[in-house]
Amino acid sequence: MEAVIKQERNLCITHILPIRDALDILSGKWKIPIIVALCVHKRRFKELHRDVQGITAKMLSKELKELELNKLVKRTVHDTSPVTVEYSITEYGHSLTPVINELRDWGMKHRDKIIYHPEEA
Amino acid sequence: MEAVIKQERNLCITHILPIRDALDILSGKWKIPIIVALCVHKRRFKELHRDVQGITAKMLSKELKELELNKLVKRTVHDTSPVTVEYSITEYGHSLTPVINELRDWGMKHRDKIIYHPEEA
DNA sequence: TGTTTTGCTTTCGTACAGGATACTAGTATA
DNA sequence: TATACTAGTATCCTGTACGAAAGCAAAACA
Repeated sequence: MEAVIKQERNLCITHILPIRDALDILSGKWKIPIIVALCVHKRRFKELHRDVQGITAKMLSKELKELELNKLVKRTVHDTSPVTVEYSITEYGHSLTPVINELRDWGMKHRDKIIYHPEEA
Repeated sequence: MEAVIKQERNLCITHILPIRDALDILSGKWKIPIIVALCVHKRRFKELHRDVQGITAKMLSKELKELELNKLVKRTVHDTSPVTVEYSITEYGHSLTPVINELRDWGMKHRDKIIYHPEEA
């Protein structure tokens, strides 16, 4: 095998690895939407449940636990009554802002493309 | 409900919608890795199969079809013998570059963080 | 006393993402 | 004649993501 091709293959693999790491943490239908909601403002469970449209309480609970484990989200319990729990983005969570912004920009452009040029070959 | 809160909720929802659109197209374990591989260089099926490590021929075939439907990837058949098929990124596919770069940057930082501060509270 | 609210958990179920393995057709090469 | 390479398909299977619906404990309100 030629050296150039070998090099290209390695380049390809090293490019993919960190992306896999990121996807492992962010993949699924709900994690990024939850992070976005919390970036706008910290929120309580019920508020999140309302604002992340379509999610069930079970999924919300499960996803929040995983995000907390990965230090992207912080959970704070206030001993009011009934107990209120507040979820907020951590500093580390905020480091995702550029990723999310790019994703949103692309999503908006894509939506425009689909709406205005739906059937182009 | 206060106007400010209502406004925040709308902000939240409009922020999430385009992200959902993007995720619908890019979600799953393989689509982004395939795109990255093709961004490095156009490739034939077997080459992709080798370079996107771990993917099965069935998944590769299926994902390529979906990417082609969304105009992110172009399929070209050369009538050599045996037939060779070449996959390449479209211009539209290249518009994902900023998203992918941010995702990779974050993935690299995350990997560093895990390796060097694995158990920080 | 019963209802509401909060923040979940539990149970049950389905659908699809993804994987393992084998196989195909056409050509070329040994 | 047999084997290998191309680009996939076909079958069968498993795991888990995700969803619907109900329940729960503690306090406050009516």
